[in-house]
Order: sequence, then structure tokens, then C-alpha cells
Amino acid sequence: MAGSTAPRLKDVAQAANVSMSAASRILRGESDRFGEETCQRVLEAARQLGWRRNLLVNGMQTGRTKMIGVMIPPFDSFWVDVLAGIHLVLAAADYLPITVWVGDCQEIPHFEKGDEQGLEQISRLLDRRVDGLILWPSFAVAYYGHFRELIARRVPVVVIDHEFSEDQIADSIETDEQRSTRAVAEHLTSLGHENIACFSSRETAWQAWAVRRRESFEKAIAEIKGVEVKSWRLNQWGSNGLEVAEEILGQNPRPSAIFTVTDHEALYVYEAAASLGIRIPEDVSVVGFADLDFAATLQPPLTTMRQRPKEIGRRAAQLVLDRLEVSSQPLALLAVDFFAKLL
Amino acid sequence: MAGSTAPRLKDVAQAANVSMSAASRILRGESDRFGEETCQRVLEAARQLGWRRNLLVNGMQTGRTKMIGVMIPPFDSFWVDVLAGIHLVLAAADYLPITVWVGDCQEIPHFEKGDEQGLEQISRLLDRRVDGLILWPSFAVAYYGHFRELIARRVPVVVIDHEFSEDQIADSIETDEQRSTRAVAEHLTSLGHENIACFSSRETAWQAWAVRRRESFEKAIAEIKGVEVKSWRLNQWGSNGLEVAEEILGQNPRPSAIFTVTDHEALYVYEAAASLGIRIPEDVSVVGFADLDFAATLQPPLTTMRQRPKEIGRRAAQLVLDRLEVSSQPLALLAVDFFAKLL
DNA sequence: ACCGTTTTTTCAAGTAGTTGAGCATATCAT
DNA sequence: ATGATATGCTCAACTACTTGAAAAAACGGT
Repeated sequence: MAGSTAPRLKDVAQAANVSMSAASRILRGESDRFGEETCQRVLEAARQLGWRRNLLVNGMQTGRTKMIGVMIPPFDSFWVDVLAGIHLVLAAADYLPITVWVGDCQEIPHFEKGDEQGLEQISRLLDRRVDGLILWPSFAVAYYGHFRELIARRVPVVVIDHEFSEDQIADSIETDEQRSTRAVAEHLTSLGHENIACFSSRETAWQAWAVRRRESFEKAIAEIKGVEVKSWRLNQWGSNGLEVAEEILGQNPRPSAIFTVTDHEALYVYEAAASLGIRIPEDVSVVGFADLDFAATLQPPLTTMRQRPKEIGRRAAQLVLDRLEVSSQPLALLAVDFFAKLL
Repeated sequence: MAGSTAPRLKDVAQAANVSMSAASRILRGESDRFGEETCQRVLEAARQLGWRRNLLVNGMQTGRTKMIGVMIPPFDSFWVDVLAGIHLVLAAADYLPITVWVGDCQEIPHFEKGDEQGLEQISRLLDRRVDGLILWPSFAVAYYGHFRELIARRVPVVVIDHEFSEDQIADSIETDEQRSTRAVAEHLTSLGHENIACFSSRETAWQAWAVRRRESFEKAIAEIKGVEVKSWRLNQWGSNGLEVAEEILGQNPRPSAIFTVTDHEALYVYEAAASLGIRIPEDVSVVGFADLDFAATLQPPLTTMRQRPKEIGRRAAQLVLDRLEVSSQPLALLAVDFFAKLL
């Protein structure tokens, strides 16, 4: 029926026999300035032709595209949930998130080489003139330069789980490591554990949270029990998980409890324990962190720190939107605490 | 340093002391038509000002936004993988997927009420003039009307896992149910099973695949062994999984093998079996379908039909891009077979 | 019939670029 | 010196729409 292009406002105006300006105004809701009958004619014509607003043009004119860029690592269920929260809030405000993945989509727990690839991705977002950006700390660190550009243009940037205080450049949403690791520490010590190990992730520059989480945990245990936690970590490529787990379990005396900074490391412990014939939780307690969806399907179910990722996403999105509304003023650092709850 | 808006081409042209047309041409790579020195001047000015292309304008002018809409149900790891494939291919072509979620993001296995909400979402995509659409069958059925609009505009639409043959309206990527369920059937019969149950999903209009999968499986078993498969299914809300599983396991005689049309249903069987003291796989074999990531963490690991979701995503993306290139011609139905492989 | 309002509608100048056609200037053959 | 080409660059129209300002039409009062 129709030709090959989308109907334009011009077509609608022609069909209704009014000027484009009239059509534009009526379709945007300024109908009170026009005659009843004219309005009907325009509305009807638009309906008939199947006209719809063109946000590209709107974006060009107002500088607002109603799109928010989101940069996250290849998904695990934590990020899926964060994303769900973001989608929910943005959709309600007629915004749309555009998500780019940085890192190796091939193998999930592996996103090293993102540096220039990430630059490309961030460019794709900026080329489309997103109104704001939500991102994950590693990118915040890696693409700091790009941030300056954004700040200059007053594009709000919200960083999840990272502190950027030195420079007041981005808003920040973060997990309260102190509070939540303390909760884990209290949980474990209240069960009587004294020989406790900590299994950290890779501790690269952009995984500062891992360091913070491990250190907070060590500190909490020291404060409560006065004992020292022995800590391990993954190597730079995250490839030695199983070996580390075996080493921890092979200690003499064997730790009676292990805290892993994410659920990913807990998996290694489970696997190593199974192959060594060590029972969980009878022989050793394992507490993870993050509440990934596989936590519940493990045998026995993994005790894990819930991070409420959807709530994090929601807040991040709300924060960008707020910033957009006041679209102005120096962006102050605003760290939101997340109350983490032990399962 | 900079003002509050992004640098415009006009600024670059002014700084380099050439016309906008010259600047535009040079920055788009037509530098051979200009003097060496002029090119340098323009390039340098652009770099200094931090100018970047504006795809909004490009989109307006060419009708191509380099964005592809993606409508999928709230994620489980199957869809995450599909999405990974889509991202990979699109990014390589300098395209960006814009993903909208339809359905209830609150509770994962629950996406009933999407009907008008989905309409809103699809509108958000069309308002932004996406160049193409990749979507999941339920939407294809629910928003059929919108499709006509897209087809009239020659916007390519690729439907994943759904046949749309009556109307040659969309391309289609699908799992080859016949081949894959036959593989499952052969696997089970070769193990000697004769009393086989099938546990289907909800079989609503937009879950036609569930029906196809169940029926293909029943047919395959009938053809190979000449025995009838007894089938169950979830109720309309998907809320009675555990009860169904218990009912299946409570049959007398108890089936020696259960095929579940997705891994989700398999979970219920695992849970029910655990509570009834029935061992897997000693007492009953369970075969799932989809290769969700929790399949491997179950005890014992779930035997499942691998659907290679990333490959599906890749192909879907490639298909849209191909269609865009020839941007023309009646969109023929192109069903891609996926070879499913038994783990 | 004419003036002052009010209502309804249009003009024209933006938004940020792209692009076919054309105009100078320089180079070369005659 | 003249005409033909080639080189280097610019004009102006176009994309689809928005919006402040102004014009046209309608209406009321005298």
C-alpha cells in the first residue's frame, strides 16, 4: 500500500490541508490554539497515514535523544538484573537504554582486552548522542579521557560500584563493602569459625572493588575476632581458580570457612571440594557474594551476599534522569549505599 | 574548557577556514579531491575541537540510523547468549542493537501482560527509526499489525524461532524442532527407555515452539519405538511446575525417562525428584532442552539439547544486515536450520 | 463600514550536517 | 593567445521537523 518510506509530517499536513506548523503543533498537543475541526482533520490524517514522531529530528533540535548509553561487561546474572532495573526506570520515563558490551563476549569470565574495543563502543554511543551514560568501573578507569569530553558537554555519567571522588566527575552508585563484608564476618564468627580464608578475584586496577571487599573483610574479622584471615586471589587472567581453591583446601590446618569475593570463585571451591572429597558445609563453610542465579542451584545452595542488583540498576537510571532534569551545575559525587543482606 | 554543547562541523570548518562542504567531504574520507594542506588543516581542527560525527543527522538524511531494534523476553541465559551473538555481529558492522524487554521484569519466568506494554516498546524503537528489527515469536504474533507498517517501509524483520510462512512477511531463524527432538528421541530409545514422559511448557499462542517441540518429540518416539509418550504441560501461568513434576514422577509405572521442552521444566523435575527420594539418573533419566547455564551446575549435570544461542543471535543479526544491503525486494521467508547437538 | 480584539493559521529561520552541480584557477596542448 | 582539461573548493538545496513572531480571518462593538 504505502511507498517505501515512512510518512512525513508534510504528508499529514497536506492530507489535512494545513501548514506543517499547524500539523506539528496539533500533533504535539497544542490543540487548544486551533479550531476543533482542524484538529480532527489533522489527527485523522496522521492516523490514516500511520505517522509517528521522529525522535532523530527531535534529538537534533533539542539535543536530547532520550537514549542513555549503558556499558557493562558481558552478562552474568548480576548484570542482567542491574540492566533490568535500568530498563524499568528508563522505560517509564520514555527513555531507552542502549547497551554495549565491552570485553570478550566469547568467554564469559574474561574481559581483559577491552581497551581499544571499548573506545570504539563508547564512540558508537557518543556518535548517537546519548543523553547520559551508565557504566561499570573498569570502563570508568580505562576511558577516563572520554569522560572529560562528556563532562564538558554536561552529559551525566553514573558509575556503578566505584568511587571517583578525586575528581568530582561522575556520580557513583556503589555497594557498601564495609557494611556488607562486616555482615559476612559476623555471620561466620557467630558460627564459631576462627580459621577463615578469603578467596579474592583478580585484583587489577579496574577491579578495585575486589580489593576493597577483601580488605574490608580482613579488617572486619580482625576487629571481631582478632584473628588474621589468610587471603588468596586469582591470577591476572583469572585462569587458576581451581588451583587456588585446591591450595586453600589443602592447607594444614584446613580453614573451616571460606569467603569468596564473588560467587564465581565459590564455584571453584565447590569443584575442588568435590574432587578432594571435602563436604560442604560439613567440612568447610563457603560464603559467596553477589547472588548470581546459579547460587541457588548448587548443592548445597551457596550462602551468598545478596547485592540487590535490580535496585542498583534502578537507582543508577534514576540518577541519570535526575541529572538530566537539572541539566546543569557541577556534577557532585553522590554515593548511594546499598544495604546488603545475608541470605 | 569547552562550552556546553558538542562541537559542530561549522566550528571545525571555521577553524580550518574552509567551507562546511569541504570540511564534511574531507572528514568523510573524500580527501583526494582536496589539497594536501587543506586536508591536514581540517583534520587537525577536528581533532583539536574533538568533533565527532553525528549519526542523528546522518540518520535523518539517509534514513539509516545504524541501529537495530531487538525485542526479547526478560533474560535468561539463553537470551543473553542470543544477544551476545547479535552484539558481536552488529558491532562489527558499526551497528548497534537497541534492546527492549517486553514482559514482566520483576519475575523472570513470567511475561504475560506484555501486550500493550509491548506496543509501547515497539513504538519506542520505531520512533527512533531503527533500521531493522529482531524479535521473539510472541511479539511477532502479538504485534502483527505493526509488522505491516514495517514491511511497507521495507524495514527488515527477523523472527527468532518462529515460522511466519503464511505471509512472507518476516525472515525467520528457528530451531529445527524435528531434527533436534528426533535426536533426543534416538538418544533415549537407544538407552532402552520405553516408558517416556514429556513435560511441556505453557502452550500459549505465542509459545508455538513448545507445541511443535512436544509434538515432534511424540512423533519421533512413535516412529522409532511405536510407543506413545504421555505428555504434561504447565498451566497458563507457569505456576504449577512442581506439581506437574510430582505428578509425572508419581505415575505407576513411573516413566524411566522424562523429556522437558526447556531446562526450566527440568528444574522442577529435579526438585520434585529430590523431595520424593528419586535418584537422577539412576531411577529416572531427564533430558532438557536449551543449554541454560544452570544445566551444568545441577547435580548430576542435566543432559540437555544444546541450542547454540549465540549462533542463533549471530545469524539473526547477519540476516538483518543482509536484508539492509539489498534493501529492496519482497522479503522472502528464509528459515535457517540450526543443527542441535546432544550434550 | 470601520476599528480593536481574539482566534486561527502560516512564514521563515533555526537544528547539523550531506551532496550534485558549478565556479574559479591552474595546467597543458595547439 | 586560445580552448580543453584537471584541480580545488563552494553554493544552495535537501533531510524532517519545531517554534517565535507575525499575518490573516473572524468576531464584536459602535
